[in-house]
Amino acid sequence: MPSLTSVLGALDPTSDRAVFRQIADRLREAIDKGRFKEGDKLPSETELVEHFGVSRMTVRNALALLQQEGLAVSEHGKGVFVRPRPPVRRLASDRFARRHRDQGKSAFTVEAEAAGSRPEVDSLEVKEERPSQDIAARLGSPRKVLARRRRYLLDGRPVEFATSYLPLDLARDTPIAQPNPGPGGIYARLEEMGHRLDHFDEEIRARMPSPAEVRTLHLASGVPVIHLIRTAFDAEGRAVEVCDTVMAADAYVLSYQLPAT
Amino acid sequence: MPSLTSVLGALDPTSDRAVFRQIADRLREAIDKGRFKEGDKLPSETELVEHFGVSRMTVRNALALLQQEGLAVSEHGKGVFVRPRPPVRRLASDRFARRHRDQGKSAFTVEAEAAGSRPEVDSLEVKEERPSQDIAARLGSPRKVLARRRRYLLDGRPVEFATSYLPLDLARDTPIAQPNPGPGGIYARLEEMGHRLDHFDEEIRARMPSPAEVRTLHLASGVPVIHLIRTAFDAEGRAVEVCDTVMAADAYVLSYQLPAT
DNA sequence: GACGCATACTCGTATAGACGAGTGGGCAAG
DNA sequence: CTTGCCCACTCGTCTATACGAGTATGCGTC
Repeated sequence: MPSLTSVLGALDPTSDRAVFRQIADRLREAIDKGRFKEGDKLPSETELVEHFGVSRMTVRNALALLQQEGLAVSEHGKGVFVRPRPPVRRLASDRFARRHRDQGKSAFTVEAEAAGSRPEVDSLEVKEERPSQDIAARLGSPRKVLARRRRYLLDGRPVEFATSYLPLDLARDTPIAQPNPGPGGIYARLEEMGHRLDHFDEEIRARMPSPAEVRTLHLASGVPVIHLIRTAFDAEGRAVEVCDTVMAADAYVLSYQLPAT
Repeated sequence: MPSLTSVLGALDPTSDRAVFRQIADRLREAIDKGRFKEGDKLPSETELVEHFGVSRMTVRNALALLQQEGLAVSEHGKGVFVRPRPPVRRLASDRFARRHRDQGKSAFTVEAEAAGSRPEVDSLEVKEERPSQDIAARLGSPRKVLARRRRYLLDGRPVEFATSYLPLDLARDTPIAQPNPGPGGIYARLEEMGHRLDHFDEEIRARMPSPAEVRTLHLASGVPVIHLIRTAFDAEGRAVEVCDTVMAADAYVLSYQLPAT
């Protein structure tokens, strides 16, 4: 095992860069150069204190920086580790095409199994609710909506939390109000009910998660979320569903194809 | 001015929740309830120390939490402030449609002025380079590429940093290799040169910024970036351009329209 | 009025020490 | 061999203190 000095070097006492930033720089360089690989344990706080000759709080500041950048994660009682890059799920823009809608399983399940992962759906909840102002505006101001909430997991890891909202007059007493709406999901049911889908609008934002989102998605610090709001329109131009999705950003790549016309 | 106690309450000494988390919770609640509005100054560290009866490091831990969540920003010598939500730029999926390409100005400029903002383009750099492995793969493995780098600002604030890569055999000694490629931008020039554009692929990721990105985009802590990689394909199916864009996530909403077919 | 300076306030950085709590290995008792 | 405990090591939380550096304000001088 190479000495810490050869891996991390020493500080520059003449630099006006804060000591904890210099330490973070050294660790970042070492990670970038592959001296520490994904999942590797970084030197313990005590080792770094001794190596750089600084106090523990200074070392902790440096490690906190790396965690904010999403480069490292700490585990109580074990150490600080280079954050592993999880396998990402690619969402293609044709994922809601009609031809994908005839299977018996949900789009998430089919796609995940094809990618060799073990999919799960979790904490399913179907409720009638008063819509928030934003959701109401997107759906044409219905007084009440049907909300379908669920969490998706890949290989046991939660990756996405989604809520679908439908105007209650449209969804009440239909298979859509059942926990399992049947093959092809609610989009297939909507089309059977005469709402031929025309197009989807998707709005994408990225931000840091709220504490609640950190809990439900088990997010490490330094991992943002992608917030996607999809509105489905039928052939008459009516908004028939809004789906509000929060995804762990380190688990997703979104992919869209745009015509150049 | 209401007393701190009425705004923040007190700690629960029986709770096993860490004190600095409780303080962060109180501040977060107060912000959510509108007791502190966007841009408002939070109580100073000293005031919080006195109010909660804890040490300064504990207060700083609490404030650091809020900053990681993107809720607050600190300004040296001034205080800690509720982070203002900047105006966002909406990127529509038809922003590269041919009909938007006949103006004398760039798409960014036209759109920003329409939204009432003052657009700037910055640190323009045009160079011939050896492509990275990823860029090369996307462009069909050219030996060299033309790279066009630039930074975009709105009302003086940097919001986006983009690099376009084109195969050198396609772009050398054309207006595309000029700092200003002319009206309609490089897409108009590509079409004039016989590369009729057919479609674009866009890949979207979100992550925390690297230190370099923090500098060029002047990012506050707790602000992720959206990383967009767009590939332009001509009618023959050849990839003629890859544009790698890093955006301040708090300044953007991406919007796509998908057919339901 | 314009300028410069002192000052008081802000957050930033760093030290030293203490105790708590999760993890894992070794060792002794059964 | 298995069980259970202890211990060493890890990070988490918290206190107390000190000095540095950026900002704003007021005041006195020019």
